[in-house]
Amino acid sequence: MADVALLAGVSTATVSRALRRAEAVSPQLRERVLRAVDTLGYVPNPAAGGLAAARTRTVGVIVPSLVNSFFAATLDAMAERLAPRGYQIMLGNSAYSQDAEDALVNSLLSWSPAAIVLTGQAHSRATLQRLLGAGIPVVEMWELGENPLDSLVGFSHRAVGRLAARHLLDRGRRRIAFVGAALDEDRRAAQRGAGFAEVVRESLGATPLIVSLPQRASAATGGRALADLLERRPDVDGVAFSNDAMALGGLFECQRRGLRVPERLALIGFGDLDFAAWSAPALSTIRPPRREIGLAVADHLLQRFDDPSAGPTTIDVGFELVPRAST
Amino acid sequence: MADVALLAGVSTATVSRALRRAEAVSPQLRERVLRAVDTLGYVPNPAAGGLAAARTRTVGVIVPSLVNSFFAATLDAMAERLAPRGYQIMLGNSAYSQDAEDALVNSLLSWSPAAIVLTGQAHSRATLQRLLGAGIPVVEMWELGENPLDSLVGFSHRAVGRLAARHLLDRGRRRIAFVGAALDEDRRAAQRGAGFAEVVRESLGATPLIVSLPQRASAATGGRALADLLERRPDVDGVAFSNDAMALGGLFECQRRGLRVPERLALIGFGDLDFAAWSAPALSTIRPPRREIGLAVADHLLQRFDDPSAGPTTIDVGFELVPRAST
DNA sequence: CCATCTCTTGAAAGCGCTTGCAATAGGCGC
DNA sequence: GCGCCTATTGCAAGCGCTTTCAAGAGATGG
Repeated sequence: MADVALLAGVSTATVSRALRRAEAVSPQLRERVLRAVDTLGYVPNPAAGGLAAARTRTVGVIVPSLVNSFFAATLDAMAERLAPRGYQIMLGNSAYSQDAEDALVNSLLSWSPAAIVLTGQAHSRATLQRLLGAGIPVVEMWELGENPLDSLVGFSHRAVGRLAARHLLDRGRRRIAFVGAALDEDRRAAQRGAGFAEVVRESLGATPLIVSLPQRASAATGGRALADLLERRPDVDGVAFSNDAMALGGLFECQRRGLRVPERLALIGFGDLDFAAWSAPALSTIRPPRREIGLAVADHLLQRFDDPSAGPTTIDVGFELVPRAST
Repeated sequence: MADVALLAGVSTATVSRALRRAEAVSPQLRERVLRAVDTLGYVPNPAAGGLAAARTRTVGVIVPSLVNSFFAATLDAMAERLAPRGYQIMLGNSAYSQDAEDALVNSLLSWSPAAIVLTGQAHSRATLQRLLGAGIPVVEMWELGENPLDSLVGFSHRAVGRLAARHLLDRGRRRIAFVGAALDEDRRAAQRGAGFAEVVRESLGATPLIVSLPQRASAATGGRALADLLERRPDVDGVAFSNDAMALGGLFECQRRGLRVPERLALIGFGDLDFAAWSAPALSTIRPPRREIGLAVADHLLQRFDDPSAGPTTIDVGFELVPRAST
């Protein structure tokens, strides 16, 4: 930076200002500084900047899983938006564990990030306290409940569950069930199940049928859970799966048993994963805006970085029913 | 840190040493320091440490895609191993673009990372130079070619392609083809195709049949490419797909056309994704050790961090044929 | 034309650690 | 018991930036 300052004939203070807060420097000087930066190929040292400013251009993001392509897509989109503005994502994988999340929040905060992004709204007291104390924007994403910690970007999983149930009812199904996996761990899946149950109670006055295996969601889990279900309630005629991977497993299980979809059994998933539009029959599903969540989070953060007086917001990104041949 | 030093009755230098290089401090003092750290809840400021040491406890990782669950699993495993040792992953998504990779390497290096991990072995001159100049461990993963830049952890995609072809031959198929997607972008998929072609030439003396659509790999792409193929060569009796997602699309396409798998057409994929074991029929595939790559990379790096005299290595993590009902 | 204000800029003081170097304290051989 | 060596420890100088504060330069108004 000293070299740049020398070449541009200014002080390092001016170089710093020209790079960080362009409006604080006269246009011609800024131009000179930028040229010098360019010819010297100067790249600022973020550790030094972070130390001096007590704030780094990083955003800490904690997701419960990467292999789950929901969050991968969100992360992709977020990085895409943040990178050009010089923000680096620091990734934490909580593996659906609150203890792990606590530790991650701690270590991410030690970097003095510009913001923290968490998945969901269930956090430990200690984490809440630390986050509040950090005085930086905090975004909870992929949920849309009450009392956000700060900002919130997501949609209602209860509403997703309700929509799935209503869709099956619309298709004339009356003996319907919800199939999930690890519902004790995956709060959002559980919320979808709860929404589904509500509609069953309200519209059919029946006791909702919810099946959940302890294993993580996967095609195999979906297939096995459906097999269980058919054992217990052979007359079921519509099933909502907690996600498309499980629905795919269910579809294969139907093929194996010779159950026609949707004639004998209507199937709906959640996620609109890659294969859903192409399966035979094509899978009805509910599409969450995976990338849009990332974009919305990033845009909101950039706005708050630019204008520190801007406060938190709650953004409902919604979701979409994608009816296809399987229902 | 000054507080910790005060409480432990030592200098900050000793605290730093006790925390960083335990063996450089007498056991009883280290014990005292650790206790003080604990009671005060002290968390070191990595930006300050990075500035002073010209090295941060971060590992820069560049992957071409996150939505692709191959790299997600590798990343997961790597983080799992690195996090307990206090190393933070800084993620870069190159989106299969070399220019993007260049920019990412630049910005990751500005953090003075402890190491850089890249996907594949194709990098620009500038990146190579910068990486070499950084004087830190560099790992290329997911390939296993000649002339590694430094360390290399992967397997031979050519060998995967050869194995797929041989497996189809073993199953008595003679009119076989390889179906890929965006082979110009995805070097590793192209290598698998090349390996497949070699075997076709060697064993059948025939001109290899390789189909590739310009779109990214997906179930839809796989299905469409298979449709194309069947149009051009209706008598094809065995197909290797460049990955399981495409193979799944191919499987559905077969169901749609009423082609029996494997009797009429044998299908083999690559990846052993979640659904492969559960599809109907279950999908034969070749399993790359997705998580093992991440673990091997992390373990290798930790070893080199501990013992700076340790040099680069090349690790062949291999792969495995998983024959199932689809062939 | 002078006093007052506003806008730019530079000087310099750190930000919180790490580490080279010097000092001190034991340990050991003779 | 003395001198030398090694193992520990502290001192203090930065690491490369950001930002506060003060000063200088124009702009503005009476």
